[in-house]
Amino acid sequence: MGQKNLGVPRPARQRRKMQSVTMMDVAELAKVSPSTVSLYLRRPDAVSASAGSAIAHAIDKLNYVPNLVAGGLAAASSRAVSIIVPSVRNAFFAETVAAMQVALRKERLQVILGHTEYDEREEEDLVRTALSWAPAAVVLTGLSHSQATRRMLGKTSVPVIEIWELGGPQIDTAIGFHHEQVGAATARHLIQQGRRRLAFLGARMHEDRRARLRCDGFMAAAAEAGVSVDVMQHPAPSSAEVGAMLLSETMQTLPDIDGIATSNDHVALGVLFECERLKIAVPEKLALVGFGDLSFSAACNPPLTTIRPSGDLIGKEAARLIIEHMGGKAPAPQMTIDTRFTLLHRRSS
Amino acid sequence: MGQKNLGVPRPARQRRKMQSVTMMDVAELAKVSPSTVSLYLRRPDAVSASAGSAIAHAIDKLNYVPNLVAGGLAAASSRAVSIIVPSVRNAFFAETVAAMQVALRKERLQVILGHTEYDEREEEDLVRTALSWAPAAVVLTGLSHSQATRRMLGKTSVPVIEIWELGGPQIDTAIGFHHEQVGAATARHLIQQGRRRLAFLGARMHEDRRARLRCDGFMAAAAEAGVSVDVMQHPAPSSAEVGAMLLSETMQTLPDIDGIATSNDHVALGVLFECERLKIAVPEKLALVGFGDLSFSAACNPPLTTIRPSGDLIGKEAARLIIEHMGGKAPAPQMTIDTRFTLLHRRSS
DNA sequence: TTTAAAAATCGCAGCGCTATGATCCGATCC
DNA sequence: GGATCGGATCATAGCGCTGCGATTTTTAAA
Repeated sequence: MGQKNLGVPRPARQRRKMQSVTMMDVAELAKVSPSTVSLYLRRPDAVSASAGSAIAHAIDKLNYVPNLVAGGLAAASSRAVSIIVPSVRNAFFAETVAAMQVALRKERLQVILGHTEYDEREEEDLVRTALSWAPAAVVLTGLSHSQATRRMLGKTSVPVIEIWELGGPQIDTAIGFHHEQVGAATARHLIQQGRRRLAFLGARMHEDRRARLRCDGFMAAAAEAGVSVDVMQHPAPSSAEVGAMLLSETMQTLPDIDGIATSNDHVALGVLFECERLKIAVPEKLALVGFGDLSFSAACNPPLTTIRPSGDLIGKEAARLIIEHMGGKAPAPQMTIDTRFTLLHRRSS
Repeated sequence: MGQKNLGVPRPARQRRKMQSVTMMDVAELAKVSPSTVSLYLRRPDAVSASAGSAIAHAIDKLNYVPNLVAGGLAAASSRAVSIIVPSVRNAFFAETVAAMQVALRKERLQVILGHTEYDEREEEDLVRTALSWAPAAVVLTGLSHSQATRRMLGKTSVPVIEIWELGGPQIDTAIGFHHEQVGAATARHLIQQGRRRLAFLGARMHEDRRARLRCDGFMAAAAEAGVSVDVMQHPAPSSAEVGAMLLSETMQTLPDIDGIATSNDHVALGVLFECERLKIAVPEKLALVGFGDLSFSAACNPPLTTIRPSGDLIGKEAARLIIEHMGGKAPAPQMTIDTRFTLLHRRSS
């Protein structure tokens, strides 16, 4: 290939500037070198008090905002954490994302958000893009990912945290709880309340792996107690409407059901509404247990027995781990944190 | 200041690498220059078919992932959009954020998320950090921001979009609707249904400016029709429990109320629950209108008359504008997009 | 065939910052 | 007084990519 223009001094070319005031300006005003400013920004203790205050003044005066993009490039790691969830429309994940963002903020870490919409291929793509940001960590939802996703994540040295699920092969660290245990606890509770004809009503179970796991645990525990379970499903996303439909269907085909668990509280709420319409007494005729302890669960008629999963704790723990890792702490490989769950026994059962 | 080590050739220093395979590796394998690879990645049409396929092969073979941080630095603008909302725990904003993320993904734009928790100082800090990423755009919630926030945003050339509110002084572009109009529409609807003793029940109104605006609009429209309005408030965040408490309080102090509007459907749901407990017939004795059309609103007993704000449309429109702006389209200054709202007349009124 | 115009490709010079290892300087010790 | 030491400060050399303008190649027109 040709290579000319050797030695020929070119005219200064116009470059696009990112920002008006840079670290160099600060250094100049504070009469120190840019290195010292950089050092001050990262480890203020390592700089003398006099230099420190001069720099602080200069920053204040110039209204300097450090360029994190440049910093990220130079440090080979950006102050960003990529969080990939099915959707923040889902209150569970919203809770975790919010808790995480608030915790990470204190360490000046940014949250980059991605939605898979329950699609593994989409997740794969999001992970690829996430990695191109050289994030401080990648947070994924659940333990089920495509081969390519695992491969990509395996090759990098970026810490990976999988949240909201425990009990399967994990890439690196996992924070969450066992959904089978949720199902089992629900079943045992209903049986303990004297129920013997159980049903599990679930929405979107083909896509929501964790709801399926809860259903599995529910059935296993019931089977262990010699109690049979019928499962009713609807492909639409969780909503009260789906819950109402599922209950109505259940009462037609299985009129002697006396205990119901749902894939979550949205569905349970719909069941409650439909019971009211059909004049089915809850809990006398039918005991009901949900999952999630959503904002309405304690307030409805009757208050809903449900399982609280502590989504904010998941977020906080994930943030804590990421921050510790950045602090250079040894990353315990294959670490697992069980955030547990609580069964809230209210009047619907 | 001293400056020594001139001319002394140093030993090659160890640098931290960000990634193993770079654009240069791809260029080498594809037998083109890095510039061409870069060009191919940004504008595939500008590269010949043969070079294009060679590059594509090389990328595939090496499993190359472009470094967006480096790209962002060089281009003086990162492929990131900073979205700052009060909280994604709030279903309204979650909807918008989710819709936006999905729309922006197609253009390979990343979403950086921040939560203000309804704190202007927090917002200011988030904006500062956001700008240090040199984002393609900044999206804020509402029109009310601190002086410093406005100043920072004013100085940059980053496009700013304010969402979920219309009708005040805006920084740049605003997408949303008039909350006063929502309140007014609600009042007019109730009056049209023959109600004359109205009340507005609101949660967290001191922090939620937009709820306050709806209340203002409600009162203004009622006053215009010669109907009086009582306002009941509770400082806690919206929930069904707050709604129940507010209704119970209302019935004690103002037993002849016949029409109620709430700050949102969470509160309305609680009102509905409490009416059931108090055996108040809805809508016969009491007409009820909410705001938000949340997942349960159509399914409850009776189905809730409410106002649907189209939060996803806000997100989609914001994404569209950002993408158009990146495409170099002239940014109409002070543009306003009214996404409107719909009153859904269901059985609760 | 020659020549102009268009298309494709390339080399260069950074973007703003950080990690590294060297240097400087004042305090302490012999 | 000189040597030693540790904290503070600094100059250097990039991190991986893109925009620019120039160069080369291809195509079309003369």
